[in-house]
Amino acid sequence: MSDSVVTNTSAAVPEASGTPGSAAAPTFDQFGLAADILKAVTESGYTTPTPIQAQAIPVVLAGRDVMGAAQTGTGKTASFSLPIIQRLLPQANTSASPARHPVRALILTPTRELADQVAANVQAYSKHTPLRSTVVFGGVDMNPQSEALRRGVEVLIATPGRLLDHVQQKTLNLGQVQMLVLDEADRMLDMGFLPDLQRILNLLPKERQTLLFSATFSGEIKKLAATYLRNPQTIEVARSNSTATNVRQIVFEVHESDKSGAVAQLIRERNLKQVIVFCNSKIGASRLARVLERDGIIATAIHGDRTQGERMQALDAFKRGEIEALVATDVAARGLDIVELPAVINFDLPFSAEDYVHRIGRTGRAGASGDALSLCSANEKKQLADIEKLIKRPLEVETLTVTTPARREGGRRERDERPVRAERGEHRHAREESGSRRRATSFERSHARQQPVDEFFLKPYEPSPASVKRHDEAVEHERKAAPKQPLAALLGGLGMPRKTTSS
DNA sequence: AAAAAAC
Repeated sequence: MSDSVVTNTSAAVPEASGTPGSAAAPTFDQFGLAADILKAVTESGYTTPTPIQAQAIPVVLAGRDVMGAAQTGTGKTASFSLPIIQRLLPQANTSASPARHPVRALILTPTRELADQVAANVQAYSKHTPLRSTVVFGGVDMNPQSEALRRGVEVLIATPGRLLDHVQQKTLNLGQVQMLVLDEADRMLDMGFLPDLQRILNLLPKERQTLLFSATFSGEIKKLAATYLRNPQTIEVARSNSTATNVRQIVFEVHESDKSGAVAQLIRERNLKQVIVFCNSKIGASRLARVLERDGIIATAIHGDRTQGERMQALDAFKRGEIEALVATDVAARGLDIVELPAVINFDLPFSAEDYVHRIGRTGRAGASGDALSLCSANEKKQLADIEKLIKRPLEVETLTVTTPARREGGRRERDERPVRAERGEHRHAREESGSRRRATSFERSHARQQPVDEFFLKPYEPSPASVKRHDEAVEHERKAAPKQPLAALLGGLGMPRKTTSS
C-alpha cells in the first residue's frame, strides 16, 4: 500500500527497542506521533522509518516548509502523510456537521492513479482517528465526490483540473487549508499544470505550510518554490537523476519490428512473473498488449485513452497478480507503488531521459533487486546517448536473438531467427540457407502454445478468456461510474484506442 | 514527437 519499507514480518523489530541515541534500529516511536497513528503504521506492517521519513517527519511536525527531493519508493508518501495527520489531529472532531470538517490539508498529484494511491495511504494511516479524507480526480462522476466534500473532509487529495472544477461548482472551499503538498511537482510542471497550480495557490490562505516534492530541482521548480514556499528546509535523500544501484540495467539492440517478440521472449526466458512494459504511445501500448495476449501472456494496457474505470481495473488486477504484463505509457512512469516488481521493460526508449529514471524506478523498490530491460532500435540511439549522459554511465548492451513471430511491414512475417545486430555487422548469418532445416530452439520447444504463423495473421484477434472477463468487469465498473459511455468502455476494453476530442 | 489532465 504505502511506499514505506516493508520489513519482514517474521523478523519484526520489537517496538520497545528504539530508545533515543541507542544504536538500535530506529522506529516510528521516536517522532512523538499519536498512538492512534502508530497503531495504523504498525498494522500496515511498517516498523522502521526510511531515510526520507526520518528526515522529513520531524521537520513537517515542526511546521516548516519542505523542499523534498525524493523518488517514489523511498517512503515519500508516509513522510508527509503521517505528520499531516498528527498536526491536524488536535483540531479533529467527531461532530457530524460538515462545517466542523473543513479541508485543512490539500495534496496535489499529477495523475489520477497517484492521487488514488496517496488517498489510500492517508486513509490507512488515519483510520483510527476522527479525521476524514477523500480523493477527487477527473474521468469519473463528480457527484459522489461532491457528496463526500459536502459531508466534510480534513484531508483532500486531488488532481488539479477536477479540484478547480469543484471550486467552480462551489462544492469545495479552500479557505481553511493549512497544509499543502505538491507531490511530483516537476511532473506537474511538465504536464502544463502551472496555470492550474497558480490558480489553486491563489485560493489558499497565505498563512500555511507548504511541502514540495520533486524528483529534480530544475530552474522552474526552484522558481515555483521561491514564489510559494517560505524559508523551506531542503531534504534530499537520493541524488536526483541517479538510478538505484540494485537495479541492473541492460539494453538490447533490436530491430523495431522485433520488439513485440523481444518483449514476449524476455518475459519467458527470464521467467518474469510480473512486469511493466513502457511504450511511448497509447496506440503502441494497446497494440503490444494485444500481441502479448495472443502470445499467451496475460497482459493489459493502461494509458490516457482508456476510461478511468479500465485504468483502475487494470492497475488493481496487476496489483492482485492477475496480470503478468502491464503495458503502459508514462501515465504509470511515476509514483505507482507496486511492491517488489522484478523487472520493467522499455519497449521504447523514452523521449526524455528523466522519464527513463522514473520508469526504471518502478523496479528494485525498497532495496529489492530488479532488472531494467530496454529495447533500443537503430533510430533510438540518440535517446540512449541522452540517458547515459544523464545517469553518467554507459549501459550494458546485450544481444538478443528474437525467435518469436514478428510482424513485418506489409503484414508478412520475417523468418524466425534473425540476428538483431545486423546493422552492426556482428551477425552470424542474416538468413538461413534455403531448404536447410533449423532445429527448434529450447525456447520454441517450451513454447507449445504458439499458433502456426499463417493462422495468427489470417484470423481476427480473439481476446483470451481472462481478457474477456476483465473487459466485462471494466464495462460493468464503467457503467456504474459513467453510464453515458458504454461504447467507449467497450472499445477501450478491447484494447482499442478511443477517439480523442482534442487535436 | 509523446504523454498527462476538467467538463
